[in-house]
Amino acid sequence: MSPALSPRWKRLEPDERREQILECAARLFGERPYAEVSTTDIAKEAGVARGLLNHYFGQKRDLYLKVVKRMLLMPGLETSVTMTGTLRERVEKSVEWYLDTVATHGKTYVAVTGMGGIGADPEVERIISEADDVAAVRTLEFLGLKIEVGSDARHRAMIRSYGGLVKATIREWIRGETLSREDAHLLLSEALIVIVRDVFPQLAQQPAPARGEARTPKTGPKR
Amino acid sequence: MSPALSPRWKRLEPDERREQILECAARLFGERPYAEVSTTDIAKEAGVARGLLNHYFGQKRDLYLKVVKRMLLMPGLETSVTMTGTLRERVEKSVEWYLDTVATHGKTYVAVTGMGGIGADPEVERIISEADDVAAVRTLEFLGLKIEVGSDARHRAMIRSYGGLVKATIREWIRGETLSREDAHLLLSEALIVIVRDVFPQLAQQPAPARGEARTPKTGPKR
DNA sequence: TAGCTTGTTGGCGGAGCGTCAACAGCAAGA
DNA sequence: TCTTGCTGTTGACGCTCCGCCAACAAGCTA
Repeated sequence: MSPALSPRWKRLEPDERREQILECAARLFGERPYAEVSTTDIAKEAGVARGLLNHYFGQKRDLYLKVVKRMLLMPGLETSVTMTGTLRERVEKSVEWYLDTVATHGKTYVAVTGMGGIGADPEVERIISEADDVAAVRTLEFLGLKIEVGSDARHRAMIRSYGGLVKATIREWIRGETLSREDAHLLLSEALIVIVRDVFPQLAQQPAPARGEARTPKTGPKR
Repeated sequence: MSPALSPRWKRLEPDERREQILECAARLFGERPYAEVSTTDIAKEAGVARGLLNHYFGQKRDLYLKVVKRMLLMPGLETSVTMTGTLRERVEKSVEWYLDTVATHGKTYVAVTGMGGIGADPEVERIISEADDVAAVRTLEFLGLKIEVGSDARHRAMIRSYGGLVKATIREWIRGETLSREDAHLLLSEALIVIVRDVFPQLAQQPAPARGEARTPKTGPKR
């Protein structure tokens, strides 16, 4: 009689459903702080039972991790672009690209990279830190710097620190609107130039001490 | 007989009790993320009933706010110190002072200023942002800069952005241990110098546009 | 010692989250 | 078309955490 009596819910492929939930979660996490987005909200937004979130992502924290990962997985710098020109030209091009990329992601980027996240969760920090590191390596590559491997770790740490400047500046630009894009571009370019040109050479001079103790390993490894 | 049968709990002055609870809370918030510190933990740490936290601080969030405020209320820069010498000397002295101050607070500072906090809570952000602003103004004063009021807001925004670099660098130093104190000092000094010396003059040249629209206000303010 | 002020306790009710057994969409076989 | 089975999906149960509040008791005062 009644032709099939439309089903109460639609059955999707796992990947489809996962993707759909991820999108809804990303949107909500971009609008409100982590703690103020309940799994009920996300489930409702996706038109799905709350338990399904756990089925696909485990804990709420894991779902948030996926959102962060996706947000930080930006299209890579076009390293194929001819990276010629002066240091300043390369730096400004790099900054230009980054500002463009961030502008498209908008508030969600700010929310995820800033304090808008979950809090000092070790896993979240690891993810973001890794992403920062990838960005750092990309930046170094993009600038065409050949660094000897010995001090590479410190250079990367420097660039990660620079990432802090980048994020703070972008926050001032996107949210606070206290800086214009030109201001941000100027600040970030000058800072990056001085780091690469002035700080790195000085770093290279130092004997790259391994920091802390762990010198004189004669007494045994266990301390 | 038994001399007074010691009471089950001691009655304190409100200020004392408040202070005691604040200390315990600060310690725990420094050790674990916000979400993983339950009010029960704090109450237990302070040897007090959980309900008392609400009595003195209202919500858990408000207690955290108090902790953040206390943490950011650092002893001011000794502006009385003779601020003579070259720009580089003043900058290096400023950075020196800041690194010293942070070193004493250690992990709690990192936890509070970094992503170790509550998340994108508007109130927390406002507090931290205000503290950043105070730090920015102090820094400008300390550097002995006389800025015309017109572009003052932008300069402060720049210094707040610089604060992002400071925090990230300190994180690399304190937690990651990927940078030595000398590395941090070098990076922060050079960056601050280039901002004050190269970025600010360029900023001052621009006509300080009020940003965004709100130009040609003839069509009406409501848009 | 009796009384009063108020710092403090402990339990109630609600909200959010993880788990899990049962349900149902839907495709393949008879 | 009916049946069967796989598995995507649901909904409720139990736990933990938090804000609230009436009752309790520490300790000063007369």
